[in-house]
Amino acid sequence: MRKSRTFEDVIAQIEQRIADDGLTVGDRLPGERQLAEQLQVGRSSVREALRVLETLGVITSQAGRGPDAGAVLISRPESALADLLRLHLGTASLALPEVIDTRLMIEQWAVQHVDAPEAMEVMRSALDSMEAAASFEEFVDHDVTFHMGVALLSGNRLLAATMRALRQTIHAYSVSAVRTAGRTDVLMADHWRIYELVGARDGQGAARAVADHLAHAYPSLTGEGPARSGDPA
Amino acid sequence: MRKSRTFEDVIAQIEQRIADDGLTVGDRLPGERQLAEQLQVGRSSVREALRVLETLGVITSQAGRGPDAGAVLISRPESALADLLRLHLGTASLALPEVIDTRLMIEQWAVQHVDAPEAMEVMRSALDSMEAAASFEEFVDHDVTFHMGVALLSGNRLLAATMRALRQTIHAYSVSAVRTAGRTDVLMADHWRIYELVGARDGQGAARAVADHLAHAYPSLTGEGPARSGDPA
DNA sequence: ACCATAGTATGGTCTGACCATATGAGGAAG
DNA sequence: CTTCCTCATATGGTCAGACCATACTATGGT
Repeated sequence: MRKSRTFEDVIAQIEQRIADDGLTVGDRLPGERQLAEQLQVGRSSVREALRVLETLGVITSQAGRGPDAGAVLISRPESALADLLRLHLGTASLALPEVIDTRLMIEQWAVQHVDAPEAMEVMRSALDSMEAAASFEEFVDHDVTFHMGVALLSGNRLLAATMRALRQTIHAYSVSAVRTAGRTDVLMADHWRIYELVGARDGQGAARAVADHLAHAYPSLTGEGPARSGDPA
Repeated sequence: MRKSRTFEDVIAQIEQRIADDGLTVGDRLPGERQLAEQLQVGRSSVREALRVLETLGVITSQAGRGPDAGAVLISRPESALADLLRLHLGTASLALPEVIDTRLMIEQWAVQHVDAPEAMEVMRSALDSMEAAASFEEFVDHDVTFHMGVALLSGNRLLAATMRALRQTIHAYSVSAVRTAGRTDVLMADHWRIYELVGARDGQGAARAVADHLAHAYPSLTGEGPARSGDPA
């Protein structure tokens, strides 16, 4: 059993306060000094707790004065997920194929469990922007939007956040992949096919189209199976 | 554009050092005071940076002296994911059905993309333990192990970590669900069916079995969430 | 009514001190 | 020589106080 540290208590108490007061996105927390006095701890402990919450995408901090200053509750899980992926890729405790596989899983699931068809509008306008893109970077940016739209089809915010984090993580890789290919017509055809099949409510067909698309987008990783390794229990 | 804070620079530099030196799990970082002097920043900034890295499951800190003291690189993405889910559920920016759906997605994917069949041994021994469980808590504990085994079938560490975090998040819910049901025979039959179908390499059948199982385990959420749309697969 | 300025509350950082913990060295006892 | 105890020491954890940068807010002059 590990003795709990002060800042962990602070996190727990802030969490409790959020639950008790029913705080949601947009609400404000007391200032650091005030919080420290209320909880009878040092300001540094409060700061470390807030830092953790900020890392997890639950709050954001803004200096100065006024309604937007201080710690404000937000909902930005994707930034935490993106940091998570980046760091664990850095320490080799996660490999790119595993990330790509996860992306495939989410998109296939989303097109087969459409619960928010209005996301198709996002996909549609992204497609138009991609057609008009003047650079590979711009093309990839709208490509990200398109695939965010795909994830949004599920109506599941956790999947959407994960998708955003995934794309953020592999962004550089995506750009270089498109640049290497040098052409976008194949990818565009894939996108249109996915869009049409989703519109036709052909989930299985769309899932196949998604798989084909990712195979085109990441030729070097196809069939490469995720890196194996024992899981430290 | 936002001015970068000191501790963010520290994170970046530590990250850079990890990349340059090829540090992996088990390696140690310099002490807080030493790091502060090297980077010419205050110790508090170093501490906030380390706190972020700890939150993301990349390092762990241990006081005292010796080889295990100080900041050691680890790989524990599941704790970060679990914190993430818990907090965002708390602020109502995420709902339980979304989490359950994600779990279904991962398990269905895993049984259809088996890349590490040795995980079946984990499933098997978990089943034996479940049969012998003396309490609902114990039953659920081994149930978690079984479903971790399912996730491990994919050979994808990201999915395994996510599954562990999901189960941790819904643990209390799982226990109360089993307790309310008062019987475990239906659930055990589901588990055996999944195990058999995976063993027979019947991915689609196993996927159906997983869906049936979750419907049994979370009756109150079935049909409630984003899950809609006919999915014969 | 408008604008410039000072005031002030907030987060961000640094310094130095002290506490808690766990190892490792060195001496005392057997 | 071995064993055990004690103490020095290195490390993270916490606190207090100070100062800076920022951005709103009130004040007062025009």
